[in-house]
Amino acid sequence: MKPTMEDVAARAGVSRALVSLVMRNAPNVSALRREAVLKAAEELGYSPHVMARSLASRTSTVLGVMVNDLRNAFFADVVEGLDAAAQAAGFDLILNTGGRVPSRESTALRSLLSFRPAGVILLSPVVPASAIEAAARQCPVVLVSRTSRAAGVDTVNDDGEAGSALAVEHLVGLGHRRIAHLDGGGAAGAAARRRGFRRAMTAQGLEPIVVRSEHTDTAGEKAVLELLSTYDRADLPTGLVAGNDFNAVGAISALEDNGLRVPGDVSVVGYDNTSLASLRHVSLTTVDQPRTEMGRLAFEALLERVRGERTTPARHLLHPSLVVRSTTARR
Amino acid sequence: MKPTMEDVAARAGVSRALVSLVMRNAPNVSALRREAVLKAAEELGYSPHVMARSLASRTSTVLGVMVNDLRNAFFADVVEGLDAAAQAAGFDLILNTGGRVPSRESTALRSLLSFRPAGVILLSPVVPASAIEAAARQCPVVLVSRTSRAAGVDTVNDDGEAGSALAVEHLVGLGHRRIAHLDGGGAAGAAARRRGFRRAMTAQGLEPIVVRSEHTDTAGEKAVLELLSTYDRADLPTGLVAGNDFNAVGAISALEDNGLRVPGDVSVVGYDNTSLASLRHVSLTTVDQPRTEMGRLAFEALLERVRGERTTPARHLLHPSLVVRSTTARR
DNA sequence: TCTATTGATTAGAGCGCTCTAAGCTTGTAG
DNA sequence: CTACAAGCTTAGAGCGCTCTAATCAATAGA
Repeated sequence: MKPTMEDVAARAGVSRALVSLVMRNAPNVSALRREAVLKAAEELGYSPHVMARSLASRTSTVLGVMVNDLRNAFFADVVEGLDAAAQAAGFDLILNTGGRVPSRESTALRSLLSFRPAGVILLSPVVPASAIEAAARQCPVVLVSRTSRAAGVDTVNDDGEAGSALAVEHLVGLGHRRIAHLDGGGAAGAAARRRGFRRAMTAQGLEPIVVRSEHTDTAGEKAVLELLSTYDRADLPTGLVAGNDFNAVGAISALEDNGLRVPGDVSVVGYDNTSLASLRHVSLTTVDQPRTEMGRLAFEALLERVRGERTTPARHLLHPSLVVRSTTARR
Repeated sequence: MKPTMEDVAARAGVSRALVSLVMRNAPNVSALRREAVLKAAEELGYSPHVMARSLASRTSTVLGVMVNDLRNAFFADVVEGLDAAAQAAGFDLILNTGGRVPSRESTALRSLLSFRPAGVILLSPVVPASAIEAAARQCPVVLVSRTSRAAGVDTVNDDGEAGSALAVEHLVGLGHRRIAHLDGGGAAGAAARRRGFRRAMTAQGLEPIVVRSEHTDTAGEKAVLELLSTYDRADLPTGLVAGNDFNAVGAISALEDNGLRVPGDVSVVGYDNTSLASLRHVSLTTVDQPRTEMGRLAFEALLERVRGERTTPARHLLHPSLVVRSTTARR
């Protein structure tokens, strides 16, 4: 059906090996032959068969990517960054999801490995560490938004502690003293954000208030209601550091429902800088993770391993930044 | 490095061919040998090499997917649907983006084709029709959110006309008579939505008002400002059918900034039912496209072609549905 | 003139698998 | 005891490519 290298060779009047050389644009091919081959390939609409190439060369240009949840804008952004970097370097992505179910993720991971990829990148996987280490025995593995102690595994994470600290410092700088954190429970990264909040508050000589919550808008509302029932209006925290943007939006809506103005009475900081936060209607002050950059870094880490430039584990901790919008104000 | 079929065969004391049969779980293999092979494979951690298999069998279990923009939740949802269906049928996705730039999309498409995939699915591609038809000569092609007349190409689209009509009918049913559409300009699907709006209004004996806009929140704000400067307060449309959810949110915030209550004074309907719309803070009445279903259907269409069950083009037009929330009210 | 030397080209084995056709066992019937 | 089918198993070619080693042509040096 599709023309093969042999067809191109026949048409150009050269050997298959020469066509191979031209296709990989190797040196030591005369301009004359090169032109002839290129012309024949063009006329036949030939393009090399990646899989055959991979098999013969015993190398792979395929990168396995397992995504925790594509619907989550965070991962979509990371994949975009990954794709851009991979394409630029001539790699292709094969992509999977495991629906956040360990058993399905294991299957997905196995499926990726059956391509004998150059490497595998896992975005916030929920498979057990042992499965990750097993994968790392087959090819380089990079984890995004998940930590690992394994030597064969690189990691790329956002410094959640620093992010929370950024939020706290911003609020303190605006004169706030009573600040509460609506934490993300067991969600990925929530522990670091909580820890960062506690440390930053203590460092400022303030009492950290932590309300257990989740990374959803309804949980944000509930958390605010809880605060309202716990504190007198006069003692209510004037600053809120939400676990993520969704949580923040829920919190804001509960505050407004209860007659409190944002940022007039209470300032709110989100986390993640999702597209939601930038809507003028919302205009949320939030902590931004360099998501696309995280994807790029994950690819770079893999590439270094593939090229054998590094064998020690890389532990990237990216520094988040604060995006100040309209939900925070001076006390 | 990784064990091959030969290794398994040696360990199980059988031939490579028998291992192959077991791996494809073919019939006519004695239980005795099957067990032995499975045991050996297990012990060695063997799993078949997909690429080698593909090469030898001259069939592919790879599906090429080119995404217009992964950051767009719409496509992310479609990909999720696609992935679920593909995984269930034993196919793998290789995924690409072309950054909405025709030349880069062409490169991306070529890259997908170099895998000799079983088929290719393009999500709202911007490449010229000729490129799509050329691809269709190599393998089945399914287009999502883009139409085509080519016989070798299947399409899966949301019925934008019907969606707009749904919105209009909802508003009319609530007693609205002056209704405006904030259209999406040249965006994918915008033309159908505009057309549907016009037809539905005319069918109701009403005058369609169309304001040129875009699929962003800032454009939604601008469109509302334009309406406000065009009409007296008394004549202002009481119903707005936005081009999409972002546009609707922008419109709402401009309305509120100008002292108009939603839905008290003006009712607003969005389009797409993004995660944004379901936030309690926003709670937008909107038109829902069955996105995951679109992904599944795209896969089904491909599968039918691959299996040779169908050679005529499939033209799926999915019926959207209205999700009524809090931004629309009786007049 | 003959041999090195260099650069361009090609033959051919092999990557890990599938698949066809052939081979080997049995069991049963003639 | 031979014949034959049916059920299992295997040899071996080949998928489209890469890569090493060998070949060949042309030029340079002695």
